[in-house]
Amino acid sequence: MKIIRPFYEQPTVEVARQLLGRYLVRKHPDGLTVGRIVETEAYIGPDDKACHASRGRTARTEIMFGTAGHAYVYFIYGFYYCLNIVTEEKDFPSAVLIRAVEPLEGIELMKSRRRTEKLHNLASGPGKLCQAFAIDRSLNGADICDKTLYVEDRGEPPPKILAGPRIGVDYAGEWKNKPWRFLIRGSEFVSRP
DNA sequence: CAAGAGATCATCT
DNA sequence: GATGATCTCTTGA
Repeated sequence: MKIIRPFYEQPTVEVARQLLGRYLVRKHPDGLTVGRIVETEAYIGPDDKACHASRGRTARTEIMFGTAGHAYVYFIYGFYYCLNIVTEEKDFPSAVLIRAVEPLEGIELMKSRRRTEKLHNLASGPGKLCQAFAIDRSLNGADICDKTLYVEDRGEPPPKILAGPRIGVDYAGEWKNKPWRFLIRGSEFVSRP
């Protein structure tokens, strides 16, 4: 079952936790790719110094101020894209970063896009995931409740969750310590233990 | 295995 | 002009 918009309108931490064990589906002319979400991070509001929107409302962050259930895709370090899903109410800038998935369908396609044969290296990180799923700027602002990129609930029971500080946000002062990174306990497909 | 460098560009100052 | 919600490769133990 495809997840519908009210799910994404919940508090960001709730969305980040509940996305674990759900399935990211990407339809593309080259084929279908599906992965089980095993790692997420929450970026919450104008005060969160790790959140891009804490610098204010700009052309880049505008999407995070919009309606929940849309994709926020940005380009980073000159090489990679990162996929977020906008959460909470309009005008409150917040999103969940999808950090890693366990490859499930379209594995050969992922291998060719990633230029590696190793299952554990296909989507174990936000940049890798976007490469494996062919996610780029053209999907910025896309509706996650539509049909080219969405999340499915396949009836899996809630997984055991670990929480910890977010990755790569050392510049964020006291906000860097917030335990807003979530992963499925014991998963071999996370970006790091 | 850990640590470090380099790659490369959109965005904001 | 600086920097970043990253990744890969190389070096050295």
